[in-house]
Amino acid sequence: MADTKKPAMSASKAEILDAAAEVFMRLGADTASIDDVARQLGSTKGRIYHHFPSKGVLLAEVCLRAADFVLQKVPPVIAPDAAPEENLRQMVLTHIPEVLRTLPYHKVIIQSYVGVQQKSTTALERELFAQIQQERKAYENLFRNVLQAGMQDGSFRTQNTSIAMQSLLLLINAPVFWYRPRADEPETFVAELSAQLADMALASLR
Amino acid sequence: MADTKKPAMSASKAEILDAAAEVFMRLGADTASIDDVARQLGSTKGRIYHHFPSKGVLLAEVCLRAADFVLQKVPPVIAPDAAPEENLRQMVLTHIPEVLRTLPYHKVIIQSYVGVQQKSTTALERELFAQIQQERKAYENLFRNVLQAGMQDGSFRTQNTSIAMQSLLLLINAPVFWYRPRADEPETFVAELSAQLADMALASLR
DNA sequence: TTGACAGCATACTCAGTAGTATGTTTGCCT
DNA sequence: AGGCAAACATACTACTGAGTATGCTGTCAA
Repeated sequence: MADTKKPAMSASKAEILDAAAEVFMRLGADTASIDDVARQLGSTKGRIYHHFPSKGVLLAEVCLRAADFVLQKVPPVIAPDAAPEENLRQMVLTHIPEVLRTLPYHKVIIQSYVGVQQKSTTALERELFAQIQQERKAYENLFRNVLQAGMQDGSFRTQNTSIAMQSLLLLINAPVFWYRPRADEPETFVAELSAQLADMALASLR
Repeated sequence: MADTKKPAMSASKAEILDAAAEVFMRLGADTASIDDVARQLGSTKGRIYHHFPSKGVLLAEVCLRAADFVLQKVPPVIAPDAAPEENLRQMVLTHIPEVLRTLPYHKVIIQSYVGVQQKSTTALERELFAQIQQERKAYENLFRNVLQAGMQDGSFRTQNTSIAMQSLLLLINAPVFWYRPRADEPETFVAELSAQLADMALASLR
């Protein structure tokens, strides 16, 4: 495996990624123009093209950051000695709030999950999208492993693992499709939502 | 409620919709051009613009057809006197094969579920997208009703109905994201897949 | 037979957009 | 002080792609 360093992103670059995620979410990554992102920043194209060589790379880095968010939060809550059910519950309870905290990023990466093949003309873009796919598979395997462990020790019923994993992942990402933060929303809403989805997820496997 | 007639589409128009669904699925509705759709048909733009006033209307009619597919198959299997659990099972077992049979259409309509606001400049486009949203809500209500019935008679656990319904709908649409028909796939695969997802869906609610 | 219309193809226009080339400013190091 | 590079802004180019205007061909009714 190659180096898995974090290049320590500059503040300006992070600000651009935030704006891009916001705009790509609202207009769609294809429809939105670089000028749209610049307008969201209150600046011009020059700033963006100074930090990113192309629109495709900008999009790829938004998606990559989306994957990184959950990959930094979820693995630490997995306890090797804990029961699969408890592990899965903690994973879901960690995943959902983190996803909703960084919602625009995940709304963007989900656009690519629909199966639209990236055009990816340049080599750098292809490399980045390959890296995204790799991180996605790594994240999937976290869930696949806990699923298999649960089926082995009898806490989960035996069924096709791939189908169960895909369904589970989509279930815990469901709020990305419909959730919209509201001002009058109770402080505890996200936690309660996560708990309900964790219950549903676990129940669906028993 | 307005008239719910079926305008009896011409064969050529249906062929264009099939091609558009296929191309929009592959390239994304935004990225794909009208010329791409024409090339898929082995013809030129002229044919498409003879039947559809704009790209937006073409996209809307693809989405509308996607909604119609399931709306024609699922409601008939709902038996007013049957138990909610049995009704829901039949709905899922009908929904999934129909969706996979008309997969390109549903891959296109899912692109719009991500929340990308349509530009919809013309009045006709706005009307069509309003109609799509209306049919979507009608379809959601089929599931909302059976959920509430099940919670009332105790076959389903009591929980937030909207969250449960959204999660359920996404769960049964999960195969749209990952399923790809394969030549070496067993004849019974779709049926088995549907059965597994129906089990998961029902279990998640108990 | 003819005209009139449906059903396309061909050949354009024109607006928007990715990308580039070239200024301009602002720290920062020596 | 002064120079130098990072971090932008400005002003272009070239091209793609939606939409249009118009031409062509078969079919069918009167």
